[in-house]
Amino acid sequence: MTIARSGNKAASLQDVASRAKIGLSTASTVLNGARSNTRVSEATRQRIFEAARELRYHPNAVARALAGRPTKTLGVLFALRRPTSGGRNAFASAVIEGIVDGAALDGYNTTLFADPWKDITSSIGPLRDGRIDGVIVIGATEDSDVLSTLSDFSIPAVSLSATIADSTIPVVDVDNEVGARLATEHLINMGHRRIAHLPGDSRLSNATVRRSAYSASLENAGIAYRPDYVPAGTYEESSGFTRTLALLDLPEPPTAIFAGSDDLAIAAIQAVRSRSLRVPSDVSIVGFDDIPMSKYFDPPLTTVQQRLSDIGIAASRLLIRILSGEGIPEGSLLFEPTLIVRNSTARVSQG
Amino acid sequence: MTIARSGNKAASLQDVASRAKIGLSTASTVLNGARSNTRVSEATRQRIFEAARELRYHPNAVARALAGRPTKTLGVLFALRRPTSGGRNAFASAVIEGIVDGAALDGYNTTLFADPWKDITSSIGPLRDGRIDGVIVIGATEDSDVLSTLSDFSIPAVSLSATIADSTIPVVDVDNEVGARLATEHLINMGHRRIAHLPGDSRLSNATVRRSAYSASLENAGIAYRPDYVPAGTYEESSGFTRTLALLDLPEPPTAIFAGSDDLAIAAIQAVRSRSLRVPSDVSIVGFDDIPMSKYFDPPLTTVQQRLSDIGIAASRLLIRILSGEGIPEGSLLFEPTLIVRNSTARVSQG
DNA sequence: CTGAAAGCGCTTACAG
DNA sequence: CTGAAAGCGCTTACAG
Repeated sequence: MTIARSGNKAASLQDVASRAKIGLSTASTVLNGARSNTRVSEATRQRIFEAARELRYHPNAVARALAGRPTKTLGVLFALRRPTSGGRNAFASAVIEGIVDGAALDGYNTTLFADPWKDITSSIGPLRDGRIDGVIVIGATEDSDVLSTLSDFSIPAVSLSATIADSTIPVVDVDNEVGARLATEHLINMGHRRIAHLPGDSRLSNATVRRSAYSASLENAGIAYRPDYVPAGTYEESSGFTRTLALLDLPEPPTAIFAGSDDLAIAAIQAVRSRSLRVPSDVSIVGFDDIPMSKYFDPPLTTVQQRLSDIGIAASRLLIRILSGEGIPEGSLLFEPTLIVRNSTARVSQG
Repeated sequence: MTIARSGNKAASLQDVASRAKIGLSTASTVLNGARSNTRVSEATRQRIFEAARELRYHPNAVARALAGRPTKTLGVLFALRRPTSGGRNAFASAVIEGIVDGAALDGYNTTLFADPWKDITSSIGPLRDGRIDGVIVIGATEDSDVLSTLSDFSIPAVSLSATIADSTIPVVDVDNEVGARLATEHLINMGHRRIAHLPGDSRLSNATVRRSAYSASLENAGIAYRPDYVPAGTYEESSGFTRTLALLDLPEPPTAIFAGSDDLAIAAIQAVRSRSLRVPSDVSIVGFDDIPMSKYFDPPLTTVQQRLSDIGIAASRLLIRILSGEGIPEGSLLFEPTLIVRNSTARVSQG
């Protein structure tokens, strides 16, 4: 098999046209044509196909994009900061994996923007300089102008894991309310009454929704809401660790903790152990996410599972549907979470 | 702050030039100039900068690329298949995270190619259609033409975690030989003599190098190499599980296993337990990688740590260095691994 | 059924 | 010190 190429430049449409002794636009019509190519004679088409094959012709994506066609690449933008975790950020990994898979189904590639959203002046440029057809924003916060700016500039977008008031950008997320209720009710059903909650960053809708559902569940069960059982913090492990310590230092410490994420749950377990207490006998802990290691953790984590890669897939498929002009769907696409009961929770101990 | 824009199209250089009442090329020189812009009068430059600011000018990356400038985006290509694991593939996640971080240091974005390399005909196109400046190939196999094709077409590339004979493409990897020796010698030092090895896919240099280092270490210690202790397989978990079962069924089963990866080690532990045997008392197991969950696994895994995100960072930095014309370095960039002793290994039991 | 021409938004000789 | 022009490789009216 000989390698057909002249120098190291890829063959252009013009090269193909010349070789096929045909005009440029006809070659374009046949090879890359949006225009129906039925009105080109069969003989001509064959000549063109053959020339293209011989020259290993592949359309130049950049030229095509400049001429107004889609690039078939999706952007992924982190709203807050790109999680750099030494590998621990299973959330982002799973979601991105799903996004890439979903994009792949339609032949789209995915570009990861290195810089998180900052503000319109410094961040909008790369989103509209022709490289991407649309963008998936991960973790937009209520106080960020990222989604509104995207709307202002009519950049096709999908919000992943974040619902922003007044935004018309479609959302793909787990049903946080159901998930948090599942977690809290599980604890209640195990006989717990002193149930604390470790919420994530309050700028994130997933954190505030989980927090509200937690208190609603408590209320439903006739358990009084105690502000000291809901210390504010972030999704950072260190925040989970510190807050758990503080909870344990309370005059009346909780017997159970609903952690806003598995990372927080793991941090909480470590904090509990650092006080020579045990999980679940002294304190029960539920997480949220069901990251891969939850199952292998010691003890295996009881947690609310969200199918992160499916959410990622759904996000890119939705974005692609929008790009193909099928209109922007109303509302949110919420995935049902499942409670996975493992060994980090137990019935409240008597006494 | 009013949003300066007309319609929804980004301002072009021409728009800026008109507004600044200046020629297009002068605006280009000042704003995006490769040409020294010192020969433009200060007054003119200020006018141009101001117009650009007012119009929120951001150069169109696609046009720029078509005109021959770099796109400042790096491609990531999987040689074999893109790992889709439901989140378990900590290897790829960590490496990609590093690549993105390394790229970010110089303002490069990263595009993940959805399709793994197949063959020259179907895979070369997207790599030379103008979207990327260079590519990082993950896990090239000896029998693949991916690296040689990249060389043939002069596409700047770096091979991550794979050394291919006769390839001139620079390699970034952990020192697999040192790592495997560390693992094997650790087992030998614990008194084990019946030491098995679960190699990964033999088309991958990291698997074959680890395997050779394992047997070299055995030989060094005067332990005879037993082919039945080195069952061929892949890096898939299922392969680790099955092979471990077979190992345990041997008339003289091993007392220790050096698994070619942490995933394989985890599978091996599960296989051992499925036989009602215990780790490490009945059989000791060492992994390779030190993925995040290794530390939390029960028992915490003894393993060879490779700093995957550092390797990813190094790969993108090396590629960027090549792109900036600093020449292609000779040989490989090998990172020193570290043995992390945790609780999945123990001294061989008497008897 | 087929092709010449303009245009996408830049960069880069080249000419004043 | 500054600008007109050509060219990167496509697509898309438009004209034959």
